[in-house]
Amino acid sequence: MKQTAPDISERAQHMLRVLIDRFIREGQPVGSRTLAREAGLELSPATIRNVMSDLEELGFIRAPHTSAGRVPTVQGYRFFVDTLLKVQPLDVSSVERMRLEFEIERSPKDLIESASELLSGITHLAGVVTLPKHEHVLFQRVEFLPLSEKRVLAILVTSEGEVQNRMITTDRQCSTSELQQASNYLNELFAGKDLAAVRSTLLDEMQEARSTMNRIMVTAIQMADQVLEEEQSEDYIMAGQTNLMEFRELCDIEKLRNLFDAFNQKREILHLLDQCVHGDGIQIFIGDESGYQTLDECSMVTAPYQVGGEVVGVLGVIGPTRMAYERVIPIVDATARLLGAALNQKD
Amino acid sequence: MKQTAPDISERAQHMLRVLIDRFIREGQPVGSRTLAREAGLELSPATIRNVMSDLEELGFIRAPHTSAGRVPTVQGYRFFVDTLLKVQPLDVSSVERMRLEFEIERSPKDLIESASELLSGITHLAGVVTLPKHEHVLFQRVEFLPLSEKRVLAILVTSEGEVQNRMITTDRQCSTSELQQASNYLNELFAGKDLAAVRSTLLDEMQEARSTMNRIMVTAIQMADQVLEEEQSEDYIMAGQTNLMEFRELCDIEKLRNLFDAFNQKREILHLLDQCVHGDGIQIFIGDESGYQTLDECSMVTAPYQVGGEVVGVLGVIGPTRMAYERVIPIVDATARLLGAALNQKD
DNA sequence: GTTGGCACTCCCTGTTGAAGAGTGCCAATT
DNA sequence: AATTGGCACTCTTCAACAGGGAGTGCCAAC
Repeated sequence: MKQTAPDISERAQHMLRVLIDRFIREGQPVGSRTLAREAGLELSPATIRNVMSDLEELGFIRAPHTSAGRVPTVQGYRFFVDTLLKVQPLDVSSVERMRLEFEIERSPKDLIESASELLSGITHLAGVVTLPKHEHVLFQRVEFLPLSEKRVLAILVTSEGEVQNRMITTDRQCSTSELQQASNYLNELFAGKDLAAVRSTLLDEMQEARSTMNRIMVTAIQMADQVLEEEQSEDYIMAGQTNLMEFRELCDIEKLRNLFDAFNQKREILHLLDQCVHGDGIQIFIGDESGYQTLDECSMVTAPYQVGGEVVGVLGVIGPTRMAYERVIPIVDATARLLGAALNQKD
Repeated sequence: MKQTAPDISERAQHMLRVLIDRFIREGQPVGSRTLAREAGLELSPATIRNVMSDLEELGFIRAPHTSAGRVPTVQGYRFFVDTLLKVQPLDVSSVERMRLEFEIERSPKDLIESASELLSGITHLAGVVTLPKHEHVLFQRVEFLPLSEKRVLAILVTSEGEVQNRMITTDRQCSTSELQQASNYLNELFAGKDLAAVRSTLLDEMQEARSTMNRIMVTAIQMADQVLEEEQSEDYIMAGQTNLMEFRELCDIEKLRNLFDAFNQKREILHLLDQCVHGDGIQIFIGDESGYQTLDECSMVTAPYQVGGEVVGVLGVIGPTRMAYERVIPIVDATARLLGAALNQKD
């Protein structure tokens, strides 16, 4: 990921840094005059212009039109975050303030919502947190309740203290005691295993069951299979989408609508977040790096969060490419840790 | 609601009707010339102008500026929907198409989401559906699972086959069998009652319990109380918010943001929807009639929906005041019926 | 009561012109 | 060889302005 740049002088790097800093703050193209003042070096605008010309040649900045200043390109931002950026850790008091948010005893889902709101609140961007992956969620208990003829309500309790429920249909009417037996059977068999394992075991069990087991067990397995079937689908919680309306570069109704639609659709975003689970640590997509057109003018900063030493989800923020990476990155990082810690306590 | 208007001629009413129709379709102020053509009557623009002048005096229309056409005022719309509008029932094929959406066997929550999406999809506005009120939800069963020391997961199953869960804390550690006893006790006591009744009984029970009952029962009641405590809060499901971006009159980023924030906050909207439960049948708020500034340029068309003969919730659409009431009203009405019917089957 | 005519108002659009910001290049300077 | 000042040039932005268009209100005539 790190890219070496033998052909870019120390000075040019510094200028790029200052330019991007300034652009992130002001949102306006920055010209040679401004940069001369801002850079701290004792150089005339003319000199700066030469350097800027070089940076443009390298593809790090570009001019929106002949007589505007320069703005960073995607590659410019990329170089900036990869090699120019020094992320200073968050000051302790901020972290402490954030930790308090998570201190309150709440269900995992609430915690995840808080994390999302926290992210959007502090960064003034949109916050996003994926729900924990099911492979890492442990089966704790299942319960079947008869609703009506042939319809049963299945309640699945997982290690996170999270409850999922689904209505399932059986091919025949089941009595309460039958259901009781079924759930006992499953609870004994699977307690403490993770859902992925449960599901694969279930398939084997199903073969065997037909020949050697009684009707109840077959039913139980069928039901459990139905419950787990849809559990594969992932999801995320988003907060502060409206923050994005504040940015000039996204103020175009057309773009905004596409963006919001993408948020609701969830598919693309989910796919992107998925990629972030595999990479370790902070992951950043800038502009069109995401590959999705709707996110062309957005960046995404993510960090995976862990429970029990394993990565179970991702969280981060989405905002305009012109976002304060330096400030955002440590916040995302810290939030991931705090959320992980908070979730850990629940087990 | 119906307001008599002895001082407004048949002809003027017809013109108002045509004007509003046209404005709803085109979104542009309509002038005397256009109206003369559109109205079907053989009248010159000058005559029309006189009539329009009268309508303006009555407060039904107004001119954005001297030389624009006229646009309807809130009162204009109000008169329009109250007395001018003839809602023709939806054609059978549309209703049939909608009914199919609800045919699929699903959980109540899914049905409600579908209803919301259906509303927004067909009307191209934002759809909203409140979750069923708890007073009308029957207690079916409660289950307590130990999570860790002093922390218990309570699972509440209601008549709708809906499951709610909450983490609660106890003042001492409870054993599994104690929890079992507690839930048995509550299940026996409350099965089939509605949540409101359960809650009020609970308070009485609590008094008595302290003196005559054992620790387990006290704990059970305390826990049940905690479960029900937050259950009062209402909620709604919204869909198609982004549809609202299409309307010129809402295209202002500032307004849009306020609107979307209000949707997320939910409080104001919820309060408004609440008012619609009490009124019977279709309820319409136009512009500032809602009393909330963020909705000043919006209208809301709602209908209550029933389960088991009782109103349990409200659904409807939110859009600009310039919405196609004539088309929207029957859609909202039909959706309410269909959702009610679909939910009824689940009991 | 209805109509045509007419003056008037206001928005919208396109033009123009000047100011401002910034560039690129070149020749002079260090 | 790097740096600088100077200068011509480009492009945006803003305000002022003018003309066309749409629509009104009023009045006098039908």
